[in-house]
Amino acid sequence: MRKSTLNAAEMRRFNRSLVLEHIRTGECSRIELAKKTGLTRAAISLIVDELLEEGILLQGSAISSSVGRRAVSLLLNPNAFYVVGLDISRTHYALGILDFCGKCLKQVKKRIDSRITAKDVLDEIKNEMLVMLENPPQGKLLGMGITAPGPLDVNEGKLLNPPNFEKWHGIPLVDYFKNILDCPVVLEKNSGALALAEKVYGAGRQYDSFFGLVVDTGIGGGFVNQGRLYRGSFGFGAEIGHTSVDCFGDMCDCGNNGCVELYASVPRILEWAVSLDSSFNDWKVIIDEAMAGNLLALNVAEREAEYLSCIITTIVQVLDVPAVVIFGDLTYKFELIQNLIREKVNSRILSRSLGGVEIKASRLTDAPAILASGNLIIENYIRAGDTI
Amino acid sequence: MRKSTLNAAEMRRFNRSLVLEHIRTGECSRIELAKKTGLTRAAISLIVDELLEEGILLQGSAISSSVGRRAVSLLLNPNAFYVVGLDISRTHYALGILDFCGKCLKQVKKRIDSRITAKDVLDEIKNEMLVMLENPPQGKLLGMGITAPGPLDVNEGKLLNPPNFEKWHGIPLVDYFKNILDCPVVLEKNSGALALAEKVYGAGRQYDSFFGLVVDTGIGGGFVNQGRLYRGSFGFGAEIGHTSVDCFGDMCDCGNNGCVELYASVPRILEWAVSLDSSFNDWKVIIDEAMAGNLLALNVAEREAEYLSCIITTIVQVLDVPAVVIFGDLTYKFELIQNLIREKVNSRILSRSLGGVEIKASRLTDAPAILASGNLIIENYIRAGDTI
DNA sequence: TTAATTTGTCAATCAATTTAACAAATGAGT
DNA sequence: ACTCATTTGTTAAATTGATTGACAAATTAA
Repeated sequence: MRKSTLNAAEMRRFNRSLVLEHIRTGECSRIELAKKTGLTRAAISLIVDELLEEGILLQGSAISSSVGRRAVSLLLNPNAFYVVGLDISRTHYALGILDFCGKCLKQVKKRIDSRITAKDVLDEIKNEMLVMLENPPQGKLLGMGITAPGPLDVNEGKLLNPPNFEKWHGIPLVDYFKNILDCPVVLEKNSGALALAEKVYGAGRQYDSFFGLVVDTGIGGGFVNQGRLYRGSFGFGAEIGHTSVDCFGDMCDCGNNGCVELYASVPRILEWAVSLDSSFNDWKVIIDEAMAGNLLALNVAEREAEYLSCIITTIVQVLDVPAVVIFGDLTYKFELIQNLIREKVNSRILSRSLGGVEIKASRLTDAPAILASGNLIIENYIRAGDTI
Repeated sequence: MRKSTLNAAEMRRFNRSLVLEHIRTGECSRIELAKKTGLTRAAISLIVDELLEEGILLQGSAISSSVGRRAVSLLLNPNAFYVVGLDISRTHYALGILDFCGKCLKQVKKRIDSRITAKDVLDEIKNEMLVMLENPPQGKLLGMGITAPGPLDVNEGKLLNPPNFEKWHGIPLVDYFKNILDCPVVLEKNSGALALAEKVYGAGRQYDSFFGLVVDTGIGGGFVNQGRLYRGSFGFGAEIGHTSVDCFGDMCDCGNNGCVELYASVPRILEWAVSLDSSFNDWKVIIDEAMAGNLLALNVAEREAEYLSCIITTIVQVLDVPAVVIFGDLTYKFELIQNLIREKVNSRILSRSLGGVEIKASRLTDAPAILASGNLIIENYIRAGDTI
């Protein structure tokens, strides 16, 4: 059952949010907004005036069309707000500040000393953050987004029990930073947040829905469904790394058999590759060799592509997405593995009509982890009307 | 990007739809509606008056609470509308009429002669239908819902290329009946429509989201997400039968390797069962034997449960649903296989916190296929405000 | 019988969009 | 240079639907 009913105020919030969303995907004029949203020019004018008044939008240059008065383009004011983004991984943390347009203004990435406690790491992050905020950028602090490996308790703002991450179990991440900053703080799975950032700033822009597949030490997923991050009933959705590619396969720590993570995560595929050729201890080496014509290396790439095509097929059959975007080490000289995966996937979904599935590499370059975490807050702001 | 913006008319449509939805899930009074929806009593009164005026609602008996004026319960008027439902399977068709509350008023189920053309079958169905409609029930004909095995082109209202269904390929089902009835006609995958009916009338009522798993000659799926049927980008979603339980397994007609349908569909598991004991040619026999202590039969049930638990785990990891509802032959004396599946699934998702997954049997008894197809139209009507 | 309580209705008000007229800006044709 | 059609944007009045707050109706308890 839908949560919220509608009244005039909700209606306004919703339409305002719609306007912001359209402008975020690209400068556009009032008239274009009216056409895209279906609102009248008058209504658009009222909403835009309000947003200009609040300093959230800027008027850009006049766009000349054929004849008639020139349309005035509207764009987000990057200095309207700023956000803090923090990504915590097993080995590092990345901390930074984004402006309202997602531009990274400041950033640090530091190794996490494996011997110190989570509390000490948090205190270190806190100090870094306070230094950054001594000379804050223009605008108001909108909030802080935190990303970490799943599974995590999004509502409580804590990590649950990700493997090899024991020291963080149960640490109240969100509360810790809420107490310091006194602003909204949200926690999200890193792979989900990455996919959402890709939707706004990267290769996902052209798709309404797509699946983001993060392949590195583990295999994670993020499902963008109709422009929004799919979270599932308990915030555990898109956990593709622990789906099986072999019903009776090896036992995984997670309880399942034959998890794809056991075969296709970077460490696991390298483990197998090294057994073929001891120089294959880096994915880049394998790709470079394969491109140079080394058949053994190509063999490794094919095997990796086979596993990934298997789960991508599952994703496509269940979610029916038009595209999958791949993140992580595999995007190195992507064409080779891309073609292998695309061929295998499209062969596996042969009987599905209406064309194949696009396989793309992430196009987030500048500090993707910080962008992904900070963007969570920008997203929440822009979609404030999005409670339906 | 969301399609529709909001104005006063949309707002009303939406709130009206919300009211209908609440009443459909159970009689309730104006005051309860106000509490549940968040609208004011005044707004509820206006909407309810309109619905009473249109004959869509009925006033029921007064509900006595402790003190004060008694609340008047409101319920859907079953005679406000009726719908036609048609399900086409490989061997049979089922045709019927439902009232607005989903009660089946008339029904026929007939074998499809494998030697006649699709056009002839349609003409036969048409004649059956016209006979039924000679003495139509009270109310207005709201539309016709058709269900068939996927994949199908929902927009064009045609079947695409389901295996063993060649004579139906490309037949313009929806247009055929639209021309006869002059009312809305929709086409949907049978497994999806079943899941949606289960949400409204069956075991899915208590869940906001769940997955329906149809196990018979094939394996189909339907994903109810936040009360709505998930369709995916091209209407192919929830196609769980052609996801792999073995990345390098047997080749399936669909193009994939190791599809679960190759191992766990009823014919396939029986094929294997018969090789163990020639009397195991019926799932009921296997279950009866297993319950009587036959270890070989239990072995068969365990193997079936193993395959299903593997794909249910995939479903849970990707979609994060709290429950899976199973349809089809497997629901015979369900407790045995239910317990096996539940144990195996919950063992496979061990590391996921926040409790296990419910495994339920469908509770649709009276003409589920007709209910599922006809309900599509009722659903569309009730959710008419649901364009957001 | 009265008071308290709950449910439901009504009229006035409010908030947001639409409608429709108008103003501003611009290029094309004369 | 001037006019005119065209496009973009603004404004005031009208419209629609929800809210507010008072009131009426119905019921139980005292």
